[in-house]
This record gives sequence, structure tokens and C-alpha cells, in this order.
Amino acid sequence: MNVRTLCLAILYDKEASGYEIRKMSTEGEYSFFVEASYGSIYPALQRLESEGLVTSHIETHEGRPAKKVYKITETGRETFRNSLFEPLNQDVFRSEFLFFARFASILPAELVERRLNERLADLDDLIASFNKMLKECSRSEDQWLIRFGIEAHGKARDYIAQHKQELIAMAQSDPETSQAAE
Amino acid sequence: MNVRTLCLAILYDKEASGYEIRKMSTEGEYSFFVEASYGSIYPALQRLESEGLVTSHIETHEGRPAKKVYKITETGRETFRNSLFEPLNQDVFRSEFLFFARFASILPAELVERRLNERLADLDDLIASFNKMLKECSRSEDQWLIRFGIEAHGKARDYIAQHKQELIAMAQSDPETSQAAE
DNA sequence: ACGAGCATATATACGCCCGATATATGCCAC
DNA sequence: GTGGCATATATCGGGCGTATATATGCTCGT
Repeated sequence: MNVRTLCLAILYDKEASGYEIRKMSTEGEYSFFVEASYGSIYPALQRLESEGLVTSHIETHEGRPAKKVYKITETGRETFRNSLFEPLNQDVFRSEFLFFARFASILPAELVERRLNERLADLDDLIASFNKMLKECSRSEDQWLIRFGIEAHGKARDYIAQHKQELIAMAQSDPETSQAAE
Repeated sequence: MNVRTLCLAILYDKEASGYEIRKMSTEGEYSFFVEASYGSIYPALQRLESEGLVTSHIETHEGRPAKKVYKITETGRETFRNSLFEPLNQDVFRSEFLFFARFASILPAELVERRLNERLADLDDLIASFNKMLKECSRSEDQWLIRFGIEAHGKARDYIAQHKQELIAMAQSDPETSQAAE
């Protein structure tokens, strides 16, 4: 799935500017299963407009920069709906945390413990934001997705909490040894 | 984390060719938390060699193409160990499946059910491969990682299995309606 | 016996996309 | 009044994935 399709998906529900699309895809309701940055969104919107899948107009507000609001066309809606019939790509899970954990045995226990605690805190924040989203959202599909996120990330959190001591035990308990490793 | 660092990580344990590094990172023990393709691995290895972090030699085998085997240098080991002290980037979870699920209400129930079953089958395969890896692997850090994968993906699997009917119910039960949506 | 398909193996071109940066406006707190 | 933050658009450079080209030899079916 590319950023152009993501833009069409967001615009399928309501008009939005590039800034708003990025917010939704990195902080809002889409943030836990897609990601997109300015560097891909703005070119994508320009290309979608040149292809006639979206239109745009400038909106000016008092005391704020002018906004270029994009709206999906009927052709755009059709293109997007058709894309939903394509086979799905595999989910992507990439974890620098697990990569780090794999090398616990050559790292100081102190560092391993710190990273584990950071990861736990991050997951707590994430789950808290999911719970907040769940309360605020009304679409039942979105609730289904958010509950999925809460369950899956909750399990990851619990695993780390329950097994962190094992990983710390594999690390270098002697600060001297880890100094030498540097 | 970039592909150069990933190469150093794999070469930290043992010598390997570009082909073998790609295999490990997309099919083997690294595959569930990193990913790398030929298009990034080969240039990465060339650059690592030019920087003196790895060396290479050609190995010829009867009845097989010649292999360019890379070996990490002491400088390479040091560089890699130091990189493990850097702050960790956030984990990445991207799901085209969840993206698809969000639009269940405009899709035919038949398609939604098919995709849910495909996803369940994929997760079963993944978990089966984790269990196989767990039996074969000896490093306790790797076992810690693999058990994490089994738990987290198992929970995802269970959620889908238990709640799939809810999502199917949100879809278009009438084949005519979904035809019109196309 | 022969060819299709597949595993092994290296390498590159094209294009997508992220991260960083530049630019601009106006609010609020200190 | 000024530094930081939210809003807002846009582009550059570089990293990386997809697809492809090229080459070898095995296995399996016919």
C-alpha cells in the first residue's frame, strides 16, 4: 500500500489538507497501522490532483496559515474502492528493541534494564492512547481495530514485564566487562 | 537502524555472503524483527568493506556459483558494539490487513471473510515457524525473542479468531450492493 | 534424454518514501 | 519582546524495496 492510496482512504471520509493527513496517519486514528511523512504526502497529493482523483481549494482562516484542502472526486472514490479488492501485502513488524535484546549478553545489565523499562513505558503510553481513542471514536470498525491494538500490544507489554529479569540476567552484570566491550 | 548495522550484527556471530545475510533477515532467525533486500545489502557490504569494517574473500564450491564471503574486522566489531549504546528507534507495526478491515462496511462480506481467513492462516504459519525456530535454536536470548513473537502474534491470532464474525457483520451482506460499490 | 523450474549467487536501475530542512504565520508564556 | 510551539506547505538527499538481468547446476517429470 502506497501513500497515494492512504491519502485516498483518508479523503474518502472527509476533506483534509496535507498537514491534517500527516497528523491522522502519525498521531491519530490511523497511526497504529500506517505511517506517512510530509515528504511523501505532499508529492502524492500533487500527483493525485494531476490524475484527477482529488481536487483542491485554498481555505484562509484568521490568524492561521492558508490551508490547501483536498477533496476526493468520484473517480478517486472508484479507484480507491477497486484497490480494496487487491490481494493484501503482509503485515510489517520491525523492532529495533528486539534487535537490541538479541545482543543482551554483550551489554551491561544496567543498559538492558533501562531499555526494557523505556519500552514498557512506551507501550503503556501507546495503550493509554488507544484507550483514549476507543472512547472518542464512534465507528464500530475503528473500535474493532483499536481493540485489536490494545490486545496485541497489551500482550507484548505483559511478556516484557514478566520476562524482563531473564533478559537482564543474560546481560553483563560486571560494569568493568561492559566498559571493556566499548 | 540501517542495513549496514544489520550486516555487522549478522557478521558479528559468523561469516556470511550477501545471499546468506538476506536469507537470515527475511526467512531466518532475524526475519520477524528486521527486513532487508538484495538492493540494500549488496551496496551496504561494499561500503562496509571500503570503510574497513568488513573484509571479503571468494569461496568456490563444486557445482555452485562462487560465493563472496564477508568477515567482520575488529574495527567493525567495535563500531557495532558502540551502536548498541545509541537510543532505540520506535518499533514499527504496519498492517495492510487492519487498513483493509477499516473499510469493511463498504466491502462484500464474502471478501472480508476471505481476507480474515487468509490472515488467520498466515498467522498460523508464522507461529508454526516460530515454534520450529524455538526448537532449533540454542541461544537463550534468541529463545526470549522467539517466545515474545509467539505470544504477541498468538494474541493477534486469537483476537481475529474470536472477533471475526463482528467484522463480517459490518460488511455488505448483499452481493448486489457490493457490486454497486465497485 | 531433455527441459522446466528452482535454489544458489551477485549486482544494479528505478522509484518510493522518510528524515531533515527551509519558509512563513501567529499564539502564548515568561 | 522573544523564544518556543502549533499550524501549514514544500523540497532535497539519501536509504531502501521491487523488479530485473545474469549465471550455474540440481531435481523432477515426461
